[in-house]
Amino acid sequence: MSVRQSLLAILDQGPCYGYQLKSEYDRRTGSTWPLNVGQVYNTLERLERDGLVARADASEGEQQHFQITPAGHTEVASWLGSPVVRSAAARDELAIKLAIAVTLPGVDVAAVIQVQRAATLRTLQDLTRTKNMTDDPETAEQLSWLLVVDSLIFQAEAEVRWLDHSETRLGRAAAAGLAATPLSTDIPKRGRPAFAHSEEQDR
Amino acid sequence: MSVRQSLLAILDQGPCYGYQLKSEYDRRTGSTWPLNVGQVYNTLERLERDGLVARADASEGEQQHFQITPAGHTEVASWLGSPVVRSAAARDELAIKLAIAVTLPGVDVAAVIQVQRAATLRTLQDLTRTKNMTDDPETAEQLSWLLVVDSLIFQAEAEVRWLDHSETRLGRAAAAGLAATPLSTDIPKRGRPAFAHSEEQDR
DNA sequence: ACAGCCATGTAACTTGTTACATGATTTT
DNA sequence: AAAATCATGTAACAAGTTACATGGCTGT
Repeated sequence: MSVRQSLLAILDQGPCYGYQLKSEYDRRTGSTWPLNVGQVYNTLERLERDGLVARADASEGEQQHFQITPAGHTEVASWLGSPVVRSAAARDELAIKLAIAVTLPGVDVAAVIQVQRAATLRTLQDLTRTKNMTDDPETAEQLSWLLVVDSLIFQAEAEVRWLDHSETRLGRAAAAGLAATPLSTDIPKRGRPAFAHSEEQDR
Repeated sequence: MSVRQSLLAILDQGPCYGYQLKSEYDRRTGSTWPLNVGQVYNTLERLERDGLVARADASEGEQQHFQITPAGHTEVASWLGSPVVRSAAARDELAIKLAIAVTLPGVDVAAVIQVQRAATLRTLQDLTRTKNMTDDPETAEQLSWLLVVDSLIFQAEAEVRWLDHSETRLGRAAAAGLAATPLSTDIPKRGRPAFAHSEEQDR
C-alpha cells in the first residue's frame, strides 16, 4: 500500500502528471526503493477508479494532470493520522523462515542463522558507509533520505541482535534435548501418518 | 514469497494434502500471521504449475496428496541456504511514510511520530505480556513461536528507537531552518510550476 | 437433529512489478 | 545525426487475500 498512499500524499500537494509524480517520489525517498514509471500510471488509474484522484481536463496536447479529490484528501489525512501496524498483515519473511526451519528435522538452523547474520552485517557496513558520506543534511530530501538509511540501520541492528538471541536460545533448547517435530504427530486423532513410506493407513 | 516458500519447505518433509499443510503451517508459525485455507490450495496449484510439487495420484476417494519434486527440493535448499535480503524489494512502509511526510509542507511530522510511537509501545507491551506467559519452551513449536515473538519485540524496540532518533534529528533540522519542499522546485530546467494556481505556463 | 470441525476447492480481487511500444524534446 | 531524457501508456503476471460453495464426518 505504500506506493499508492505515497503517490496520493504527493498529489495532495497539488496536481501532477504521471512522470512528474515519479520524479517527486524519487526525490523524496531516494534510490533505496526505486519506483518503476509504469507503476505510477497503473496506480493513478486505480486511484482514479477508486475516486481518490481525478483527471484534470487538459486543453489539447497538454499533459494529463491528476488532481486529488475530497475523498482522496480524507484518505491522506487518515493515512498520516493513523499508525502503521506492522505485526498484523505484513508477514516477516525472516521470522517465518526461521520459525519454519526450527520445526523442520534435518535442517541446520545454526547455518541458516550464520548465513543471515553475515549478510545482514555486510548490509549494515554498506549502510554505515553510505550514511557517513552525507551526514548533516541541507535539504528536506537529504533529511528524509537520511531517515530511511537510519531506519534500515536500526532494523538491521535489531535483526543481528535477534539472530544472536535466537542462537543462544536454540543452544539451550538443543541442550535440553528439544528436537524438531516431523509432520503432524500431536494428538493423532485419526492417526494420519502423512509420510508415504509410513506403515499404517488412516482410512 | 514467504507463504509459498514455507509451504514448499513443509512439503519437503513428506507428502501432504491441503488442509494438513494449513494446520502444519499454523502449528509451526503460531497465530501471529494466520493463513487462510483457500490460499493453501491456490499456492499448491501455483507450485504445481511451476513444477515444484506434483499431485500424488490418489486411488479413489483418497485425499489429494502433494509431493515435492526434485526441482522443488532444490528450491527449498536454496531458500534455506541463502539469506533474506530486506533492504531491496520489500519496501518499509513506515520509513517511506515518514520520508514522504518530512518532505510534505503542512504536515505535522512530530504528530505522526508520536502516534506511531504510542501504537508501537502498546504493541510492545502486548508482546511482552504474551511472551512472559510461555517462556521456557517445551516443544519445537513453542520454541519457534517464541522466536517469532522475540523477533516482533526486537523490531518494535528498534522502531521506537528510530522514532526517537528521527524526532531529535528533525528537531535539529527545524532549528537549522530546514523546511519541506513543495512540488518540483529544484533545478527548474523547463520551469514547470506544477500547481494549478501557478501563474506561468511551461510549454 | 444439529453444531462444528475436517476437507477441497473456485472466483474474484488487491497491490506490486516488469517488459514493452511509442513518440516528443533536448543535449551532445 | 545520434543518444539521452521526458512522457504516456498497455499488457501481462506474481503473490497475497478473502468470500463463498460444497460435502463428509463427529460429538452432543
